[in-house]
Amino acid sequence: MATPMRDYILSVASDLFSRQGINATSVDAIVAKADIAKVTLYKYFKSKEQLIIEYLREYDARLWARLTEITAQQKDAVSRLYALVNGMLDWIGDPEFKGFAFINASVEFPQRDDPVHQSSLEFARTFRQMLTESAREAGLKNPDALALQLALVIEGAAITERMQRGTGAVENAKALAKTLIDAAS
Amino acid sequence: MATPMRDYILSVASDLFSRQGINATSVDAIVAKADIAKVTLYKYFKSKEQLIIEYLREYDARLWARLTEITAQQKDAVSRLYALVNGMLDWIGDPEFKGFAFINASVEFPQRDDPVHQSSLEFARTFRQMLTESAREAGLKNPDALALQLALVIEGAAITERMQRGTGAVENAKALAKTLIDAAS
DNA sequence: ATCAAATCATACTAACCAGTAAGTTATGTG
DNA sequence: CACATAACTTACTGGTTAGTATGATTTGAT
Repeated sequence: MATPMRDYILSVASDLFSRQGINATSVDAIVAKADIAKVTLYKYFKSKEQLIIEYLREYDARLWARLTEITAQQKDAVSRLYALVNGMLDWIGDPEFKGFAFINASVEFPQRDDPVHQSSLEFARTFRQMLTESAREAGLKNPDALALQLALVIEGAAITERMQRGTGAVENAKALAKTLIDAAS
Repeated sequence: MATPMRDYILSVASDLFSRQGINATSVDAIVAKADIAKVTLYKYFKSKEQLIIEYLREYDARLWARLTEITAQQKDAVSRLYALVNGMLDWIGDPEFKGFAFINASVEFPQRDDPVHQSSLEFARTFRQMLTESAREAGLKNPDALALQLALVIEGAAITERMQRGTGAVENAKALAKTLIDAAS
């Protein structure tokens, strides 16, 4: 059930999680920043773990919405793939970009049997499927391999750009992606 | 000062840090696994933070040693660059690979002013410099851009492979790297 | 055998953490 | 007005954490 209060709590938590890291953000810190009672948080989320998973889910939904909006403006399938990749990379280049939530979460929760880790894996998979499908629709050669390589480049750009701002990771990733897509045409 | 005890403690800590994550590994857990007294750990490392930084330093040293060994066997500069990249990717493909320590650390400690974050940044930089230098020695075009793109591919492969084992990230990264190097010849 | 350094075990601190209990206040609907 | 709902405050539990204190035991060199 989405209520204003629930959305508000989630937005505050998301902000702290992405800026300070998940493990470094205590429930008390979220409650203090949101200026609410702790009981209220636990009314909407049964545990911190659940809150983290909802954070990942919301992040995924936003990403999805953003990308469908971008691609919807394009006429042909190849342009859509280009828009997808470049839109992603533009986002990474934004100074406010704090890394992909699901990648960060999988690093902070590296144990395979951890529910948070499993959620992050799930979102990483849908991300790749989105690329695969787009490559297939564009009628390119080896859509699976192409999508994997594009995912690799995008994730690499996300890491590199976040660690060392303004060293050209995004521009180089764009050039790289263009080479890959052109070669598969 | 490197003593056997210090090395031993560091090796136990490194193992736990890389397998469970840094924040998820308590000093008590290290002490228990190593079967030593807590005081002994604090004799050699003045804080957990210092231990983490030494862990990153040792990881970097091992990586460096490994790569110089690999490249030393090659005769010409281009082969050395190939060996460097492929050696890195083979390592990533190893089932025991747990991600690059400095990338993981920068995610677990995302605050720019954190000493651990700064250390991880430093090691990421030397990694890239190693690639740049190798590309330059090989006499390739745009060594800086090439090194950045290679770093991007390698880091992307590390993330992708660690999250989804056996989906071909390493093989695709190798093919991608070869394309890049060939194009710069 | 003695002495010193290294390591040990146990116990403590002060802070933090996730989550719960209990009773209070505000708000809007019948 | 009465009632219900939602949020509040304060305080607590039980567990964990990094780091320290204290004194005992081992070890190796002279």
